Amino acid sequence: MTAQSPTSHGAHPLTCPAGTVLFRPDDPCSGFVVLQEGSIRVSLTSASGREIVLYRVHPGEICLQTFTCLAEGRTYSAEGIAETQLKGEVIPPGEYDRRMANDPDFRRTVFTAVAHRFADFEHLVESLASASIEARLAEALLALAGPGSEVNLTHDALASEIGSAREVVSRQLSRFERSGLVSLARGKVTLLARSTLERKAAGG
Amino acid sequence: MTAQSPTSHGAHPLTCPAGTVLFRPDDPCSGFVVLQEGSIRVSLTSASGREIVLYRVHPGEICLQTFTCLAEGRTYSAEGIAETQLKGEVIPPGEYDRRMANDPDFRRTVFTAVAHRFADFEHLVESLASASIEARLAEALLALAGPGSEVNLTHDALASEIGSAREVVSRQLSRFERSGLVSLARGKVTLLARSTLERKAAGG
DNA sequence: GCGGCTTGGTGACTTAGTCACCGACTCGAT
DNA sequence: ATCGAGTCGGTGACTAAGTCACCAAGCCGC
Repeated sequence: MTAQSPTSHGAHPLTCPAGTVLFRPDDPCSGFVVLQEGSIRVSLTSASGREIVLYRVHPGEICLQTFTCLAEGRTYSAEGIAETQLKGEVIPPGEYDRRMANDPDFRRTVFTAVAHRFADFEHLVESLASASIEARLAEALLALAGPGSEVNLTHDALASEIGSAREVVSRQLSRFERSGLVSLARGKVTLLARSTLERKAAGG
Repeated sequence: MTAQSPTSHGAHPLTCPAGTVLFRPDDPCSGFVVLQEGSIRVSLTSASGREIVLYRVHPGEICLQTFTCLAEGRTYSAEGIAETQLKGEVIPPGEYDRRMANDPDFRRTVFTAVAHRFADFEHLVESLASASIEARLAEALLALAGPGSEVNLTHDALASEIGSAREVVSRQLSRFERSGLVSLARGKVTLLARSTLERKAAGG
């Protein structure tokens, strides 16, 4: 959080507003991002134009894309967008290597984050391969609402969250609304019956 | 490959026959597996009974499950089965930590392997979210045949490879056969037109 | 060569995804 | 205020994929 001079041995400070595109497929990787405030949405868009959100990066976590790029010297394969205003720092490749070698805490932090991401991916694959739209949408709504009860996303954005299509999400939301589980407004879903949604998210 | 005494500071040798279950969900992790010969199939089975193959571990690669377990001190979440006879060694957690700290080559090898796995996962998610069954099956057949032209798996096993159902695979294989792309026999698929399959795998 | 198991085929149905189109809301420019 | 462009959501009709139930053919041990 302290300002540092951007030498080849120190970390650059990073701040940017919501909506900033941090990286796109095939961008080179400028360094390892340590996030202190905000969240980054990492998503893939296939040739057919379908977008799917892979994961979000929160403070204390790492951007696995960054890790992958640095480990293999490759370019990004997904897109990263700032969902909120961001504060953090960028550790350049040389400094990153040095810390991985010499700083056990840093190393442990990175490994734990990688392991977490990996678990997220397994969950995503399992959902895509075998969960119903009803279950996936219920789960996404609960996750996106957090402790509150509102999700301020369009049906299109919700479709990206679960890797489906807008029409499919619209129809499922209508069913949820008819069952009294949510109420709908333009660009907003309000959760009315969390426990039932939780049951549906679990495949009940 | 040399025999070593299984002390807390050395690597245990590991050999086992094809079909051995190396780990199941919720097993604790006994150490980091370095594979020298053979291949390990890592798969997930959802509550509904659907199985999906996440990836295979070949010599020189690592088992990401193992990495995750060691990094977080957690248990396995997927299943690992020896597809062939295996030869390798198991590096116990303490030795693993020591090498990660002190051996830059070892560290680099592990990171590269993790990065590769991560790329595989991205590909898998993208396929599941947006590729047709025709494309996924064509791709799987080409990958499983390797340089040869035979895939010795049942339709059920092929369904696990692409995270679909046996009937769906049977019907798609019939279509491929009618188009002259493969020939079918019990437990075996023979590829007849690789280039057309490659086109279909790419979504053409 | 009988009986049980595995593998694969098929029809009928449900769920999900796609395509095309339209109407409703939003917001800035005039 | 109202016009118009852009965004957002709803819907019917169709195709693709997944599920369910059942049967037939191959395989193997006795």
